[in-house]
Amino acid sequence: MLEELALTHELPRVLLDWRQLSKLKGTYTDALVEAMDPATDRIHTSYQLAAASTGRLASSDPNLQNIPIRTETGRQIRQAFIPADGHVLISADYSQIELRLLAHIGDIPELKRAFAAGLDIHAATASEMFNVPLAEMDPETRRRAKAINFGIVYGISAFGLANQLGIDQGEAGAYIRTYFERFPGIRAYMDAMKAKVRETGRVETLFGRRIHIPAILSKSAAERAFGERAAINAPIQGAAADIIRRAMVRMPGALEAAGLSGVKMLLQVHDELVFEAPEAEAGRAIAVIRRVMEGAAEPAVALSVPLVVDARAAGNWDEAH
DNA sequence: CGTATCACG
DNA sequence: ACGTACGTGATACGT
Repeated sequence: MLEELALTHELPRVLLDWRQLSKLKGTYTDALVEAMDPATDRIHTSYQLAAASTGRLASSDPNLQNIPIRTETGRQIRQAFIPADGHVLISADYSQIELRLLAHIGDIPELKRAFAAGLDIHAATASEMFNVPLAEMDPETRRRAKAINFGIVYGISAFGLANQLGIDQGEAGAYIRTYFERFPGIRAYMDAMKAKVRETGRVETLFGRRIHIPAILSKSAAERAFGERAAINAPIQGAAADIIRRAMVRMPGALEAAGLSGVKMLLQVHDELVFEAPEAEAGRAIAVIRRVMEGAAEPAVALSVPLVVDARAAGNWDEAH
């Protein structure tokens, strides 16, 4: 609402800017300084291993899984996360892990081919949907495809997509129909998860971990629809959570075996691991980290798409990420 | 204590 | 007909 008014009046923008700064100061700048442990001069979070229904970790007191990154002002807070003297921070994150898992789980040939070829997945989706050659892809068309890809993973609705893209529900519905025409396997996957959750009250990940969805039993149609969308999302989000957990379990041993005893695993942010390493060990650490993360599904599951990890070392978290 | 808002993946 | 994008946690504020 204020965003809309800000286009034509001065005051709403001032208020929105104030809100953003006030939020960042209260939630991060002030609170994180308070959270510093005087004994270690560091901030120590708590991870809940069984809090999120999908199998993700949750971080609290303080939450270090929602440190700002999307705005320049916010990134200044991330820049304050620095390593010890003589060390670097290494951030290693899975590239598009949820869409890769969707391609595998749903057995979607078009998506699997795109990942095998190392394509920009949102551009490839846009090309397939809107009949635009990859070489001529424009940012706006790619942006729409990206929103659709997110929507698919969330258990898409015309309302949600319309809201996200600022278009009307009719147009959003047309996008969704086109998407299902081009990627028929996705609809089959969604229908299968809906049937599974209706019959059993739960779905499961590739690794066999179960996700119970009691909302599917509600007498409210809206709540049941909510349960269906959760059932579509949970095997994807949950498999990604399983994979990074497997990587984390193996990581200390792998680092030790490589003679990298000075490297510490510090944080997990859903598809990212953050490490602190002696400067001289950073290169070798990145190689080990990438190998463990990219191979973390094995041997339990042989994925039909490659997992790709981007990793970088730097003097603060913002530059490493 | 619940709600609105907003930070992240 | 319904009312919604999936998963979290922290803060401000009203009760």
